[in-house]
Amino acid sequence: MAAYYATGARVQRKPVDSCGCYFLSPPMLTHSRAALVRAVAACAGCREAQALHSLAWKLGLASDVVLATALLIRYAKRGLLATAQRLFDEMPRRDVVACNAILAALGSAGGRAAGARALFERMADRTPATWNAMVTCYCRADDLGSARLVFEASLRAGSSSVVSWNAMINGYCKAGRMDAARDLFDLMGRTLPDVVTWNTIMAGYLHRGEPATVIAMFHRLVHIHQQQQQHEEEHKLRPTTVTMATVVTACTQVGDSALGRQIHLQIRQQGTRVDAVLSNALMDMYFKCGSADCALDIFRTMPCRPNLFCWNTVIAGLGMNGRGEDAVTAFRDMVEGGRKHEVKPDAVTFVALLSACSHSGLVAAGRKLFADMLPVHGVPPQTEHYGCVVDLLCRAGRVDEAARLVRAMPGRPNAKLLGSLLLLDARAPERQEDGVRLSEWAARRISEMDLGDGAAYGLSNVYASLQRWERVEEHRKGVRAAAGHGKGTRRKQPGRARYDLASSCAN
DNA sequence: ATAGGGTTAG
Repeated sequence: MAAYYATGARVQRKPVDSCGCYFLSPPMLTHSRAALVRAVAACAGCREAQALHSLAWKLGLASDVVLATALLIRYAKRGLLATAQRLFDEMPRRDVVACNAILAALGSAGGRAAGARALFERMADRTPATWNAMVTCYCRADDLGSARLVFEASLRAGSSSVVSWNAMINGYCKAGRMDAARDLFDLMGRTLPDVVTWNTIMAGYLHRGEPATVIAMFHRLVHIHQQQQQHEEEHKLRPTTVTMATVVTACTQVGDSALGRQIHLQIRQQGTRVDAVLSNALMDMYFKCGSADCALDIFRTMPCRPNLFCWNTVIAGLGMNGRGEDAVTAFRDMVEGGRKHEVKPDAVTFVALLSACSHSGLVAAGRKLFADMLPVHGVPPQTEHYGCVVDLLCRAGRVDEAARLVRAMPGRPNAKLLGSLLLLDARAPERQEDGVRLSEWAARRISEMDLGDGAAYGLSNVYASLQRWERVEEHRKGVRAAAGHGKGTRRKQPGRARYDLASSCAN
């Protein structure tokens, strides 16, 4: 295990007592402790952390606060909150940093706010990190009222920093309360916000579906930074990798590929560090504006190894550019990937891959990949995967096979899947006999469903295409009823069905 | 050794 070698401790020497503990001279022990802390902070998986943990025991360093805190953070980051908590409970003495670390762990575990608050109250000396961890804890627990109270108390206690403001603003952004986030941002004035504040609020607008606001703020940020350079002030508003990833994504969403390319140029000119996330945002931008080769250039010259997101973007991007064979090849590269470099696919990978097969008519390949999902790749097929395969089979005219698949699938097919089955089936004129029967079957399943969501709009269009007017009326009534009881959240607008049967059957 | 920001499908 590589992490062992990183410690520099010669632990291969003979154990000196019956417990299997090793004896090291004091200078050697100091050296080993520092090396262990570094190794723990750098290690990737929890297997490594466990190995280093037992090594710490054997070296008699188990009660070392700094080492235990480093391990606690590793476990928490791997989602092993119980292990982290046990480590904390078993510490012979705890300092502020250890307490702050467990507070942060409780927060990232999804708002264990009550436990965090109890510890927070018991803490005699609190640092800004203590207050901020508590604010974040409440934000993650969706208790913004309590978060705000703690935030304001930290201001009064004189134990706040720009990080406190950023944590609170981020809480509002994640809750979609951009008005409250913007109020706080404006309260900060001209000098307090740093680049993270800007990144946070820009990401908030992006998340709320306001990419144009993100782009406007980016221009303002660049302008302020240029002014700072002219006046030789401190450059704390220099756009970062994160800024660039956010604004590139905004360009993709508004479809402004000219600005996207210009920002790509700025990134290269200014020497912005390019990591996996920024590469991914750029690739996605190029794929979506039809420049698949530019996207692949970025992929090939990435300064780091592609992660799951990057592979998914490449597979989806090749698919949407009509390059299904290349998408399948990319998938092979992903899962084979050379020793230790493979990336495990997830559910998103297979939606991208199967739709790529569907768009390029790769029936045999798609069917095989679908069949391999669980047994070979360990990804259980979900309704959307069945939808992709139904699409694939229907387009290739294999309607019977599609019908068998839907009938055999676990769980209930959703309206979207049934709709595409119904539509694509009825579309194949040479299969009129089977087609009518299958359409009837799908229509019956649909009529049994609760159509309280946007699916009803699409389906009423499908029915209209099929000229089954009585069913159109039935479903439009259903849509009106659903609209009346809606909670006023995002609702899909009625639009055209994806496949217009009426026009394709006109002659 | 601790607190704040970014990416993928349909």
